[in-house]
Amino acid sequence: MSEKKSTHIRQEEIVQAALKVIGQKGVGALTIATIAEAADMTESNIYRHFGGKQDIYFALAKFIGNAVMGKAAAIAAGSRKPWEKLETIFFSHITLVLKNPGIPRFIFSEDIRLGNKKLAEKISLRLNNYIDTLAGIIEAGIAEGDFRQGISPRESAKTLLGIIQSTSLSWAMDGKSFNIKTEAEKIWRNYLTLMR
Amino acid sequence: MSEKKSTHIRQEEIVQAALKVIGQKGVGALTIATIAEAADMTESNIYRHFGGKQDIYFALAKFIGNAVMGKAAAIAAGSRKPWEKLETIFFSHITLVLKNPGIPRFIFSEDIRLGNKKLAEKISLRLNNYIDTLAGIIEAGIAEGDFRQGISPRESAKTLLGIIQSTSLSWAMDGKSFNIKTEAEKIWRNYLTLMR
DNA sequence: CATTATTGTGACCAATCATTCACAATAATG
DNA sequence: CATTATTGTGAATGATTGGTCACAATAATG
Repeated sequence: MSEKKSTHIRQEEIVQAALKVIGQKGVGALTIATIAEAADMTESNIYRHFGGKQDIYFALAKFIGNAVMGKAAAIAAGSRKPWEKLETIFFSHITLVLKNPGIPRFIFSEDIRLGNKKLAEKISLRLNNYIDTLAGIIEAGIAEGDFRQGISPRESAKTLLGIIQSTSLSWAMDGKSFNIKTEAEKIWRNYLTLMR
Repeated sequence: MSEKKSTHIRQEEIVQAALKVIGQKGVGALTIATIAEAADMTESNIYRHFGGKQDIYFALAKFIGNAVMGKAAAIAAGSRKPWEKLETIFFSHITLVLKNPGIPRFIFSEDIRLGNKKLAEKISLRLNNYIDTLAGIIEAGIAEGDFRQGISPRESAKTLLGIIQSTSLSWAMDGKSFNIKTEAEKIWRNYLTLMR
């Protein structure tokens, strides 16, 4: 029998194991069995710490949301120039995805987005938060002269998020075949050119 | 017993039924049973016309690829101004997605992209084709003065594709809750502003 | 019109999945 | 140390899924 740990600990382990499974084999491979294997525990023990698969989804969404938004909000609250903030957020997001390929896969997974309305709403809300944050920075950037006049902060923010998402998702879906960092650098440089 | 039709016809019906199922309930709901129901035939009859589910995936990819790329290539070959070509491609893509919400869901589905290497490569190739086409138009646009100097055609094309993809995918994943056309118009206008 | 090829169908099967449960081991409590 | 609460586990279960098969109905062919 395995060591006994508190549910608190076990829940974290399970969430991390789940994210690992998604990163390695995709959401489609996220079964109780594969999670159990990755977390080195029995399937039935997972039910000791989570009500069911849906609860694990919620915990995953919470973890990812905190990881992504927490960082972005911290950078946004800093005192650097707007364009530097944007750049830092951009690359920290890419780095996070690089370390956790499961993130984009999870966020854009149908199982999650279409299978559970409450969860879909939560993710949707988080994404809007993210856009708001980016738009705020861009607005400040226009005022300070980092970016040019006449552009829409909100649409420019959506464009940036679109770049981040399509880059991460393509990378995660293509089996991580290309170097996401170099790819990100090229597209960021061009975005910055477009913006000013 | 149902009317007898040639496999040729049946295959088309099955592909359309499958795309319909995905548009209504997602790739996760794409089972032989739901396809059979949507196509109004028995499950076993589907195996009469397709070797298996994977073959249906391939047929779907072919159909979608033709629908998306065919239109884009035709527009690109036309004689309008580059920025008009880009705009027409953009909105025709959005319109296509509006009519077939299954398209973005299918393209970014894990079941497809991670479950079948050959299929993933085919889709990847198509997407690169699409980027090439857009990049070609943008390059011409820079030469003709539609767009400004100093921007990268390829990265700008990726940015546009990113916009298209994230808009369509968000819309399809959010249960089609917002008006994709108005959303697309706003973001297109801003993209054009950024580009010139 | 008789024969053959093609298409349609219900019954069936093995695999996979999420979940439950009775029971065992360990930790916490008084 | 005795009792109780918590955590771990193997076996079992019902539902769903992709796929097969023998057989039936229809169309094509000579």
